[in-house]
Amino acid sequence: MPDTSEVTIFDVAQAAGVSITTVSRILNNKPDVSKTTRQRVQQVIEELGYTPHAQARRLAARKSRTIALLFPLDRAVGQLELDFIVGAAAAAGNENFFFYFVTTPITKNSLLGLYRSAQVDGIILMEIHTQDWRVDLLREYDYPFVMIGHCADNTGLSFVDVDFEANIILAFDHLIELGHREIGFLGHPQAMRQQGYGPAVRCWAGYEKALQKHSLTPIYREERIDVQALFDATLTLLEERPQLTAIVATQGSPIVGVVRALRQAGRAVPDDFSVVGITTENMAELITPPLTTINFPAYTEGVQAARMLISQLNQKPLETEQILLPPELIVRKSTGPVRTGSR
Amino acid sequence: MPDTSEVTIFDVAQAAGVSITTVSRILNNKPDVSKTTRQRVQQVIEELGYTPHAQARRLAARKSRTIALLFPLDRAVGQLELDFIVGAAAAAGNENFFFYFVTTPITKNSLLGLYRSAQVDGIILMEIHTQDWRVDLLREYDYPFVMIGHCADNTGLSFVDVDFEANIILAFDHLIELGHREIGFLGHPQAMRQQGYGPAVRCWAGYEKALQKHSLTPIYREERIDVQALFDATLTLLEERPQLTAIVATQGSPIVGVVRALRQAGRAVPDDFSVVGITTENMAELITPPLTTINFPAYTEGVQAARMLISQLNQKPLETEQILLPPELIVRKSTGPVRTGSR
DNA sequence: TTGAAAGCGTTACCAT
DNA sequence: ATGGTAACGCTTTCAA
Repeated sequence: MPDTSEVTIFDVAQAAGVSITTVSRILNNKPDVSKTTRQRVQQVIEELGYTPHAQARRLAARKSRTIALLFPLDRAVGQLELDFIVGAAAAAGNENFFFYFVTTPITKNSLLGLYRSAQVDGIILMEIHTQDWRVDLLREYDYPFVMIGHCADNTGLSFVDVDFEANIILAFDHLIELGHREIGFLGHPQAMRQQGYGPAVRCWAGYEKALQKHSLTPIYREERIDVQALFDATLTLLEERPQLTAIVATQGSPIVGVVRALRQAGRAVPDDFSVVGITTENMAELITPPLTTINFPAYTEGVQAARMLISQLNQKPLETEQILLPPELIVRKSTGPVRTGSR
Repeated sequence: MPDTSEVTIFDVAQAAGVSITTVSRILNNKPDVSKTTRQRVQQVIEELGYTPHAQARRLAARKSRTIALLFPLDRAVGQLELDFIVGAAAAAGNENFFFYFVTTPITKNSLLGLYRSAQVDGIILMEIHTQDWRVDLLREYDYPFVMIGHCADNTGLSFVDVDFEANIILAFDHLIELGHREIGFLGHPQAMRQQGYGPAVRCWAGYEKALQKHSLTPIYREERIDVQALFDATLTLLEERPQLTAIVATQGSPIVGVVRALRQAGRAVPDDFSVVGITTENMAELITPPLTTINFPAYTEGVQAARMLISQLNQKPLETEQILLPPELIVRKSTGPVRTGSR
């Protein structure tokens, strides 16, 4: 059982016949070290199997080189969330930052504590609300962070977000183009919208604009986000308004409930009925029929968020970056032209 | 902009009129501190908004209180993987451990480096192969780790794993009971099995035992794990052997391809044809029809792995725990009795 | 180009 | 029950 776990910078210095300082310089790729010294030390490092002690380094350098993703566990998590995580983790790894994944519920103190305890240099916040206490708090203390999502007042803040409003409008445009006029809308739960949850608010705003733009009659429901709830809501909608020929839903994978309800009601998708959802690419392909969706590039968002944060951390003059991804509709097999002479 | 980021243990000690040592004792819940002192210091901590410096703590205590999940990004990730992560992260948080999520590809050096650099106290390994160099390496160096999965020789090692072999047998038992005799098997890619990837090896072993147990004729394919590949494989299987009435597939969500192919081939599930897969509960419910599955309790596995690791870290006498979860078949809507007089 | 020494903010050990 | 002080392993500043 080899034992290399105890090798310190001191051992390296001694073995190479140089000072600790010199070794440190080499470790940190600093200039002002002769080529020969550098080589010799590097060889010793190799031979001894030396790895710098991360904690000591961070303590001395006063930088944690760590970012955290605050991940609220209060809702069902799916492909979408996974993609955020993996994207952010991958980007952090690329920049040689550590990625700390936090799922425990946060409070004002635990949030500040992450910075104060020098656990992290910066944070990625998600599930942003129009008014968000976490944002207010971090802004007040001037701690670095970026958001996946955005709030009402974003001055001086960096974020990456999907343009939900434009996306919903795009979805309606698509259906209108296919000849649909009777289009149902399944939004987020009303409570979420009232609490200011970003996607809920902006999807709803998009819906209202689409109604106006195309002079449509409003037909909607705001339901719980799960398969069963959407199944029931769809049947209700069809009952209330049998002439419906299409539905736009803001939920992710639970949209399966909509498809299932339509099948039960004898409406074939996409021949009799069209459906548009919001999901990641992976998920859309798993649904039968493959779903026409507003694309949710969660992986990309995760990557961008991490990159923005790290670049903010690296340079003093904090440039704010605000990325609102352009709407993107991917037409698959769940939408088609309205049936002429349909009921 | 309040500034509390610079408060150290020294400030607390001074403000409370005690020594640093005493404050440290209180911070770490050690005995031998008078009740009054403790209260007073605690109040000062509160007032000053003091949070101990994590890096300094870890350096001095020679413990990182951090575990890492090594997450290979080489394959498509889905609900299954997410559940591992979230489960492990939640469990770590509960035990007040930090959870470090690593997606960068690892090498011998980077793996050892995680320990040497005191970045982590222990590691959770997944995607275990029968012969796994990571396991051999960590065993040789005697570094703490646990596996999600297990290998050929597990003496002295801790793991949690699904009993794939028993599960596959259980799936066949279920179908046999329903009267099926012509059952196709869609296994992992042959290459994976040959490389010793655990689930591939043991699913195959289960298949062979099931064949023998029920004296069945082998009908199988070992395909790439994606929707399209399984779609094609299913059609091929049906062509080769039209009398098939059921399929057992070892893949997760891509099993959607099987269902889709059956629909195209005019075989109604579960009336004409039965399908059993291996997925998490969430995923099974999203498929139409809801899939009868071998349950994959990924969240639980993640939780258990983290708990095992942490308890191993906390107590010196390393007790090994080896958990092979009992097989569990959840019957949903994709299996039914064989049609009498079916082709 | 190199090195000595002073931190970084804790914990642990040994006194008292 | 409390305090002084030496680590912990590194980075940084200043001097040579």
